[in-house]
Amino acid sequence: MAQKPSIPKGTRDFTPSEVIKRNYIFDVVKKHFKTFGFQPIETPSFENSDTLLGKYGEEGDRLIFKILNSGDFIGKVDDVTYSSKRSSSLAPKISEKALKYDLTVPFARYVVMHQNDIDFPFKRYQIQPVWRADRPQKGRFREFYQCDADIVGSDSLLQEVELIQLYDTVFSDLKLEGVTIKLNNRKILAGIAEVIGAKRSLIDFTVALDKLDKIGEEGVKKEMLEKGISEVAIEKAAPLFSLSGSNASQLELLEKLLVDSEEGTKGVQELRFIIETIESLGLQSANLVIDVTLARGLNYYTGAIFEVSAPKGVKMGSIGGGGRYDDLTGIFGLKNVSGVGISFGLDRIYLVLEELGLFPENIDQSLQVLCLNFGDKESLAALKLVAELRKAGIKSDLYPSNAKMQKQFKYANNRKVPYVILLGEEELKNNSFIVKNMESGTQEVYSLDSISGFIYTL
RNA sequence: GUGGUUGUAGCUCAGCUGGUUAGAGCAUCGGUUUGUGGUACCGAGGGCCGCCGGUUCGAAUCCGGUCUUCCACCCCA
Repeated sequence: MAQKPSIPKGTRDFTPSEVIKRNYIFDVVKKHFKTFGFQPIETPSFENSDTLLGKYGEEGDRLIFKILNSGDFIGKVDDVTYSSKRSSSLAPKISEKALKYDLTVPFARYVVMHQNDIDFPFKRYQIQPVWRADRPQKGRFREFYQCDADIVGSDSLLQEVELIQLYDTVFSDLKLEGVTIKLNNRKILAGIAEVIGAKRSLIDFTVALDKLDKIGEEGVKKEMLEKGISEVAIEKAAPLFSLSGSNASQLELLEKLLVDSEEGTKGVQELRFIIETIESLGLQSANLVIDVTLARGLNYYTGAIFEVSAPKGVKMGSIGGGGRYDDLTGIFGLKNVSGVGISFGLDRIYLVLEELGLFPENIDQSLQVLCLNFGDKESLAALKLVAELRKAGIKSDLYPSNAKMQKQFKYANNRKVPYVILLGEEELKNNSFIVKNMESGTQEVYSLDSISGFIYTL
């Protein structure tokens, strides 16, 4: 017996219906990327390892899929390295390429390499798969698509404002109403760390703070203590744990808390500008809230941080995220180019839309009309009819063989075809055809000379 | 990377403390019905019981390993 086939962990096949639904999301996202003035680019699936390694922290490096060199990759390794059995020193010698881990770092490389051809500010969008050697979970895969929109070469806060509007526009158009766009600012986090005297532990502090809604106040305090943050510092930060109320009152509180930190004050000012501008412009269906515990992607964000969570009641991690990075291209040698961007998590948005039943009705209808096959003479006439329908843009087909009525009807049923055409001996004689509405079961007779009469009813 | 969980027909799952030819529903195919589907009735095909090894007279069932699934952590879309 043949070997049972399988696909790698964390990957998926997509059925016709799934592809159609995914394309629906892609199309909506892309449509608004375009109307907001973004231009598309694409980058290779794999990059030189140097481009990716070291850009996502130790944790990220571990999750990068490495590609084995071609040829006799092991023969070229010196004996010392080979017998050391240390993956960290062996890996760079046998693997020089890696699958891309996100779209942002390759984009930074792109900007640096094409800097002379780009008109700044450059607004680009990119929709491509990325790969992570993560343990799969719900909404977490080893191959998944990212849909990114970034602006480089402008430090205007209006870009942040626009990106929030873009989020709102896309999710509103997808009928996914009530998403929450969480907003924070890296400068505020840095300011807080500074004010409470934990500047050195900024990352540990924010990582712990990020878990507030998950492990609670006590859990956060415990983790901070474990990371060597003093009790005094934690007590000073305590007001953050219960920060609530309107955006305006939170801003006020943060302002007071950070009055002694230049950086923190700047962060609050930025946050205030974004919030107030959005409030005066209004959003269609999303909620914009301040969340000082938000600390994602800390590796390169320097200003605003965004994260989008699904409407209440849907159990799903974030469905989008982004932020401002003042010096992303710096790692590739191009200084002083500020970037800000957002990302849509397609696979998770799909799961949320599916769970809430928000895909348009009949989205996966792949055939509108099926002509039944009654034999050679009849199918010739039917093919002419089908050709006319196709010319009119109607998804139509002729059943390929003169199978039993029952079988042909069953096929139409399974394909969810709304109209079936019967063009048999009888009809051919009368120069007519019968249209059966598969939902109601009713039938109507049309003349082959005026097919448009039928097309008009579709 | 750590801890747990899952795997039986194409799909969803039964299979009691190890004991004959491993079952059901749905799906598929054929028939009742050679010009009428989605509802009915009859019948058929389809299983290395995830994989490898061990215990036993005997393993889908117990043990070990491995892969896979899902979950929590880490991290993250």
